Amino acid sequence: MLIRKRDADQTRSDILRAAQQAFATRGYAASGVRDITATVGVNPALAIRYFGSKEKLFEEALNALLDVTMLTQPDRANFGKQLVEAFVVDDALRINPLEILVRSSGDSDAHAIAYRLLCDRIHRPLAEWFGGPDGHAKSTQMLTLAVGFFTYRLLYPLDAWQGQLDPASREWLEQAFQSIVDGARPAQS
Amino acid sequence: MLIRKRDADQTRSDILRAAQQAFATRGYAASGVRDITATVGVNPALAIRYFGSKEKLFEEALNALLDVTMLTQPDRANFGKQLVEAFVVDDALRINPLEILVRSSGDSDAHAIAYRLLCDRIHRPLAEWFGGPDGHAKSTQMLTLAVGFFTYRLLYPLDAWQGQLDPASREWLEQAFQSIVDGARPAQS
DNA sequence: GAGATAAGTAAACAGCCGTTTACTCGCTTG
DNA sequence: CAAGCGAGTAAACGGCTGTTTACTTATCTC
Repeated sequence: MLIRKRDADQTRSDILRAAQQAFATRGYAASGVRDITATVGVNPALAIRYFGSKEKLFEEALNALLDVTMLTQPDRANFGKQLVEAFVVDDALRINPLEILVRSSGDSDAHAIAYRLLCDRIHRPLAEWFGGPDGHAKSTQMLTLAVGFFTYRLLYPLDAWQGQLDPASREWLEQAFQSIVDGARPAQS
Repeated sequence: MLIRKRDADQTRSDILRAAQQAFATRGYAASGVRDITATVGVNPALAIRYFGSKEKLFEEALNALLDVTMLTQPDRANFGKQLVEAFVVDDALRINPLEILVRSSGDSDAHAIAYRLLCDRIHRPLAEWFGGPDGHAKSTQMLTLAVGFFTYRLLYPLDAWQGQLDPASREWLEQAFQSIVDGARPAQS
């Protein structure tokens, strides 16, 4: 085991990072405080001291990963293409907050926290970014598709969404995203 | 407490039903054997005796709810419309297997079981129903949209998907489903 | 009605969990 | 160099979990 220099700030952020990783891969219920602190090489009591409780640790870990600009940075003309590109290509590198959301939805306390955070940090800002009377509906469609894509990909990783997206599925996904921002309605009213 | 007549078959199926309800509303990890058997008014040891273990109970409970004909019974011309109708209108009545899937994805054992069952009982039959070289991709798109819809609706129940679907979102969802079965490709190749 | 079969129970098991308490000891400041 | 603050630790607490063992008791058959 590596000798850790005594540095509270560093240790705190190490625990936070380890918690994000654990919550994303195993969910809230299956990630023990002992597991999380063990990967940092530190005593479980420290996590409680720094964050107050496992729940508070969860909230801070998730909150730090939520950023609506991830969804709003593409320009609207090539919205779908850029979004899929960003999700598929870049996504392997960073920890995805949606993984935490989905994998932690079994625990009611964790779910309540996640619900509040996603509404405040993602859903409402996204609805405002879309704007107009149907901004709220568009935001819901957008998140439905994103949640579906990520959930399905992480729950069933051997599938077509994984790795090299096959071109047909990729086009379908791009078009589905694009149709939301374009506000396209089918002819049949 | 009601007096239960001694009837092993009835008790077994009562436990199974209670387990489905519990797994769907609270997920695998948060549903204790004690909780499940308590709602039936029966001893926890009975569940183990009848099903072998909590994992086997989970597998049987989920398996009994999976039925690909739920997705394949609409005729292909009005596929999207009928599917959304079936999901939105009928769905409040029965226990939805996708709720179990999503809420149980935190536990690795439960996830492994769910993964195998969904592949065998839903994904592969659906791919065969679509047929052709891109049946597999269509099945993936289909399940992505369904998983996204249900996941988002059950994780964020105050939203537009809930109750009376607003017309714009409903049309968007119908069209998205329909475009899969039609095999529509965007003009841009 | 007596005995056998099996449905159901009570209680304990070992092993986890988040959290608390009391403690050690490294580093910084005088 | 000594004092003290605080980073970090060890160990235990109470409570929960799935499962097992030994037991009771209702029901059915002869």
